[in-house]
Amino acid sequence: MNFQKRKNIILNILEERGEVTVKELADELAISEITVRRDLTVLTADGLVYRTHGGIMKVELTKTPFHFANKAAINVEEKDNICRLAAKEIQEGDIIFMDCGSTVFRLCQFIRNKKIHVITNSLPVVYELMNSSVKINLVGGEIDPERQAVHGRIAEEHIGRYKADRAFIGVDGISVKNGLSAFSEIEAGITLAMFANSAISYLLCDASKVGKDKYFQFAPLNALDVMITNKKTDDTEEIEKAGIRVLTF
Amino acid sequence: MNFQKRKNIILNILEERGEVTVKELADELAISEITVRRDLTVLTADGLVYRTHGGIMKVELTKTPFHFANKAAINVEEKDNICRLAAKEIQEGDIIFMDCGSTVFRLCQFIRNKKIHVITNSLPVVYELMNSSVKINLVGGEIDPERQAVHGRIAEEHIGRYKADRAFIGVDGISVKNGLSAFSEIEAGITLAMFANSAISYLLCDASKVGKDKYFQFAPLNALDVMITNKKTDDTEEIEKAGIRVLTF
DNA sequence: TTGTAATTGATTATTTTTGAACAAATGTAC
DNA sequence: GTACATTTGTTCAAAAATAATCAATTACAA
Repeated sequence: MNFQKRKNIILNILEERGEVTVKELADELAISEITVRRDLTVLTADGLVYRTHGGIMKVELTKTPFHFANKAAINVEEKDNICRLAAKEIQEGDIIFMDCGSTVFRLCQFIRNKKIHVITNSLPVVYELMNSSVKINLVGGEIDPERQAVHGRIAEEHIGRYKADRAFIGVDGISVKNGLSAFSEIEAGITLAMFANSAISYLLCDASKVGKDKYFQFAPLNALDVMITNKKTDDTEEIEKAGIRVLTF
Repeated sequence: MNFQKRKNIILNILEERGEVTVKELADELAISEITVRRDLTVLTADGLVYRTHGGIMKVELTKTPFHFANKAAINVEEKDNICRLAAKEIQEGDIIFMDCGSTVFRLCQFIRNKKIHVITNSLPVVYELMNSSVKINLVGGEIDPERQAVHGRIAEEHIGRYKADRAFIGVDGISVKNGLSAFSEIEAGITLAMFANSAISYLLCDASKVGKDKYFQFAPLNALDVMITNKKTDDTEEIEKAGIRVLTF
């Protein structure tokens, strides 16, 4: 019984039951638990299963339905501090891109009274800036109800028609080695389009995301000009050394 | 029972009841309260639940920020009747344009459960249909805060990229002699673009606007295919004689 | 055969998870 | 406001799962 064969069996069992323990697999495959664990390490690295303590689950079962996610509510203070710094970078008359991240959203309150143009794919941003001195350009295309934002090819083309002074975006992970990464590739296209069409690219992210890599890596580190984060760490210093301007408070 | 599985169960229970106490969860999951609290700490940090003293609540996220303060409230019943008729015209699978008029807005409630595509420049329409079975395509461009809608050349170009089965629009005046008219020319471009790119053009308007001409005349009567209105008058009959299909109730 | 590398299993730390006990903080009733 | 009950955070210990190390087995090629 080689690894390939075990892999098939494990995946079949998982497909059937949704979740299995290491012990069960060891029994059914008549191999030791340590071998099962080694197999599961590989399968997890390949993204085929979700590893839990004591076993595995189907990846679908671990996805949280989106109506629960309300990231805007967490770490509000840190996010606000990051955005205060970001707002200082903005000049009167600027044209800026804002993406649909929860951190970027909190930038709204600090730019309400500026005479600038905001181009965004985020509906909450639109609503927040609606009755302010900011002129809003909304990116058109398919609505993603989960993210309350516009995504897709048409949206990216729309962005491509404008040249902005600054782009403010968020990511799920950033590292010197693998650059920018996200949980999903849906947002990556928007981010890339905004970066490509702005003079200066800003990343707004809290320190917990620095040095981390997530599922989908979509841009090298040097796509970025400035990173604004909440505190200096070894990881942020590394990024600074790589030539990115890093702002903290 | 691992954390991942508990998380799913907790979220499901919360979804069902809106709020749950720590004790209830401990009982139902057959684990200690301290473990429940630890789980809730994680879920709260992820923004998935709202932590209260003694339990959790659902995070409220889709409050409708857009609404028609003035116009939508008047003649609600008449408008609803017009829209009920309009909704009957729509087939499953249709692609339809909806403009930013207050009458057209009330069509939303009658199409929530249809499997159709809606292309619109109206933000209230977007929010109204956000969590429904309707797929939404939002027209991109400059936001007009007064109308809570997107207008301008870019918006018209966006509309031009799609071909729809039906277009539902409103006007401020319609007459056989001068065709369609509006108080302002801003909306006229959108209307014309939607008409040009749909197989059948519907006008939703109450009888008070029929036979009237307003400031800006932007299209001949024959740009229209169907007019849906609340009652037959001499003016509506005239329009019917001019070759427009007129629906009333 | 024989040597080498890869795989597997056993033993042993190490980490993670869980629950209990107790102190601190919070909410409620009066 | 105070007193009381409840909830929460903290610390510690036990149990389970995992990682690390090393030995045994197997596969394979010269």
